Amino acid sequence: MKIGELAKRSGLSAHTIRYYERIGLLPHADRDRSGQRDYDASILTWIEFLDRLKTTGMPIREMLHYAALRGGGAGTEAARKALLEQHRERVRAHVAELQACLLVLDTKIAGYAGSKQRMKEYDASFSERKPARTRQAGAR
Amino acid sequence: MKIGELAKRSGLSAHTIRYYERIGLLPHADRDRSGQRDYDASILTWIEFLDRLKTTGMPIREMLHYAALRGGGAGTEAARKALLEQHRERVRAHVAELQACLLVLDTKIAGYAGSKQRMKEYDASFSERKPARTRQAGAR
DNA sequence: CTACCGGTTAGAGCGCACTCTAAGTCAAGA
DNA sequence: TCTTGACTTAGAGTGCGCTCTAACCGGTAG
Repeated sequence: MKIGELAKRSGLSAHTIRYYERIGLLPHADRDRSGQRDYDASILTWIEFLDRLKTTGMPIREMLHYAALRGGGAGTEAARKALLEQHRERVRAHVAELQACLLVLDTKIAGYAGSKQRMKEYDASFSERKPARTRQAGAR
Repeated sequence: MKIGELAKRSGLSAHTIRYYERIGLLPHADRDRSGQRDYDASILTWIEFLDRLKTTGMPIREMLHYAALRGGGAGTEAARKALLEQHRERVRAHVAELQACLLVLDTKIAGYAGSKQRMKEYDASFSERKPARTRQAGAR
């Protein structure tokens, strides 16, 4: 498979594939007799995994570290596992943070949705019902 | 409140606060008679909200758009709501993506845990010999 | 008065992750 | 043979979001 084909299949640009090879994120590709890169389909699995790491916010530096360990053979498996576990915790924390932000967004959006009605219904229902806590202040 | 104090309270640097003001993300601050910025505590609410947008991956361009709408008064509420709803969907999609990646990470990590186990078993089968590392050379 | 601290500005610089350019090589089809 | 198009390289450029520098100003403690 030549680089254009790999680009199509992987979703990376040929430029990016060469860049990744240059920095060590992808192994040096084999060349055909005219000097062009010739890829085995198995590279796609690795690129896919890199994509996952990228999606989850791992910086390239750290992917490089992982790639280096991977190139270092079976003796590096504990370190690779530790690296991924650390990353997993960061991702989990980030997901939790995003979910907290989603709640805030929901509240904010609900505030906008209610802003038309609020003058009439919300204030009215508020005074009819029990005088609850004074929440829902903002929503500019 | 002067800029240093606001920096401490908001978690932004004074440089960043000035930068945000320059690009329009923060309103032009009032000045005291010696020309220094003097903030009202209410700015913290806005900065906090900006932080949520940033955390959830909204680019500054879009925050600027929201800030501009906000400055445009009550007539812009529908647009602000639409913007936040669109953003919320993107964040939800991103969370889903991250969770899918977490599953992949879990699998990968479990794989390493399993290989460690296999190695233990393998070593055990050669327990008569000294557990020497029989790795091959090369690959770096 | 002097030192020092924290503020002011315009604008330069940085780190990241690409993204593209220029100039050239190579193989196949009209 | 000529043209087309995909490939090659080193290296320059881009967009984002800060981050810092240089040179200066003003208020306060010793």
